[in-house]
Amino acid sequence: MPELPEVETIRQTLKQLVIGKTIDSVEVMWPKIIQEPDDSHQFGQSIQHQTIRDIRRKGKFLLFDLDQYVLVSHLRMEGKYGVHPAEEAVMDHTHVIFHFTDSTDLRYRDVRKFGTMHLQEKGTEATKKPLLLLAKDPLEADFSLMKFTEKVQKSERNIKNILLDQSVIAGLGNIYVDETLFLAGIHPLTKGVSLTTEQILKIKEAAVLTLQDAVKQGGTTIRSYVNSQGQIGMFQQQLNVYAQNDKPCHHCEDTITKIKVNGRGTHYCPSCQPQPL
DNA sequence: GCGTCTTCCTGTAAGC
DNA sequence: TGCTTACAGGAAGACG
Repeated sequence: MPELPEVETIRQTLKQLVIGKTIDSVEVMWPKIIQEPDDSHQFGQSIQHQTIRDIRRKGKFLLFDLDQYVLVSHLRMEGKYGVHPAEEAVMDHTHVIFHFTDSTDLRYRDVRKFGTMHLQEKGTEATKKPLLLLAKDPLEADFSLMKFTEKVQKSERNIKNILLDQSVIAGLGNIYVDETLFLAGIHPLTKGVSLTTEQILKIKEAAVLTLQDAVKQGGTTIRSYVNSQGQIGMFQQQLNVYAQNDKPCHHCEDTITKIKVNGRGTHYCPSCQPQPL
């Protein structure tokens, strides 16, 4: 599932393929993907004749900078973009097709139909949902450790849940939260309020290391993630705990354990990440 | 205000 | 073999 490193990989590869291309028309096969404007017909009309100037990333969101608009796209679990010749057969689960004036298409596929798109006027995107409450991601230069520490320490929630909250820290999903907590040596059920400033610094540093490494490897491939050129990510070969349940820990040989935390599969090493008191 | 639960979806794997 | 069921999960909205 695309988290920050996967979205960043997609951004980099997609940029080479679509910058400077002008949208001739749009086909929306599953209107629920389009969250804004309400009417997908209006979405198509607004985006027509717009040229893609840049592609940015905020947390796990892809931002397509157009002339007058910004297309804010979230891939959720299985969303993917691909660039294809217009005459090529359309694959199953393709829900939105952007037809370019040069007879190529940008196609959005999403088996589970969880992905979202918001088309917003340029310059307003940071003041509206879904980006409004989004925190900085730990790779951003202006990520504030102080703000992050404050939010964690005032929360009664467990740290697994807190790190999945995009208004506290952006970019982490289920895979990288488990990996981050392993590196930091923190049990996923530890309450935010009980963590020391030093432990929170450790978590932030572990998140940076995990994410940087995963970006270098082109992301993690669990089941279905491929970047926009169809290559698979390599980071899954370096996973310490995620999907490693019942295997020995690389560090101590203890058995990686899987539990459910707030409905999410959660993996940890009982020795490296001791249970909170 | 805060925390938890439910909902949206469908392919895959397990169980019978 | 074929059917049913559980499971995977990001984020918004409902609810206590």
